[in-house]
Amino acid sequence: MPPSDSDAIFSALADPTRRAILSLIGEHEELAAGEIAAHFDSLGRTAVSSHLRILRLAGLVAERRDGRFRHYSVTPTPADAVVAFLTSVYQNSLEQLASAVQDASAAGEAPSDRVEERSA
Amino acid sequence: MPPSDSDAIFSALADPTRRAILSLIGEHEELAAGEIAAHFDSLGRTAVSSHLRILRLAGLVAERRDGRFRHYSVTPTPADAVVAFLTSVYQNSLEQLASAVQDASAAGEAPSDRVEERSA
DNA sequence: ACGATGTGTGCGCAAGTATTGACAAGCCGA
DNA sequence: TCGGCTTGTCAATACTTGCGCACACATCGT
Repeated sequence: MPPSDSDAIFSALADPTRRAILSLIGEHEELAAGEIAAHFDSLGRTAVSSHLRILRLAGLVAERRDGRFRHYSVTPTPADAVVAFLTSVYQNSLEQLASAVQDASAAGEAPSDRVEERSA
Repeated sequence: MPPSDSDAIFSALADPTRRAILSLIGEHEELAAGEIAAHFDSLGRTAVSSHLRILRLAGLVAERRDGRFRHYSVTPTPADAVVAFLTSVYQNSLEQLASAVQDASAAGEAPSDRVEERSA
């Protein structure tokens, strides 16, 4: 089992760029580091690489080496710590969380572009 | 209704102390700032107040003034942005997330990962 | 007035981020 | 095979941000 430490996960998710990277990878099966960096004009390869390292150490993404490429994908069972924390805090309103998840699931594929615009 | 900005929420959750404060408040209906500070021996009132301010600005806690006390409570509908992000990233494995939430809900308490509560 | 409760401010320190330059590893054409 | 090119990371450096503390201030109750 990967680390999946709550602290590492929440710290990794704290950065908007990393959340954007995670969403971007989630839209595809796999993505090479260069392809990810291509989506961020204002970011160099070095910065993206550093972010990917943090996401990998947090257990949020997996790395597959293929020649000189490194393909990254989202780890399938990642949010355990997040769910555990939310559970401990919002036990009373957990039904809302479950229904929200189901609604989102029923809605099909949410366009991941609008991750950040959840209330401006 | 309040801010509920994803960036503010994730930034607020990034700090272990703030997560501990949030869990602590979640265990009770309401808690005064002093009572919260009392649970963290290695933290001054100023630090706790600062954390509470961040949590409040993120829309994670609500403040009720009663005389010279300020009682804090967990905001009931907070995790919208968190859920939105998780759904956008883990759409493929949404069933796992939903089942994890339901399992945690059925368990009644947070079993898997102990939310850090010491003050180190 | 006095003490108690909380917060705002300024400072010092630590941690994180992006950049530049350089390096290791791998693919491909001549 | 060799040299050039691509991919990605490492190292060192400035810059920014965030945390905790000490002090002071505002507010409220007795």
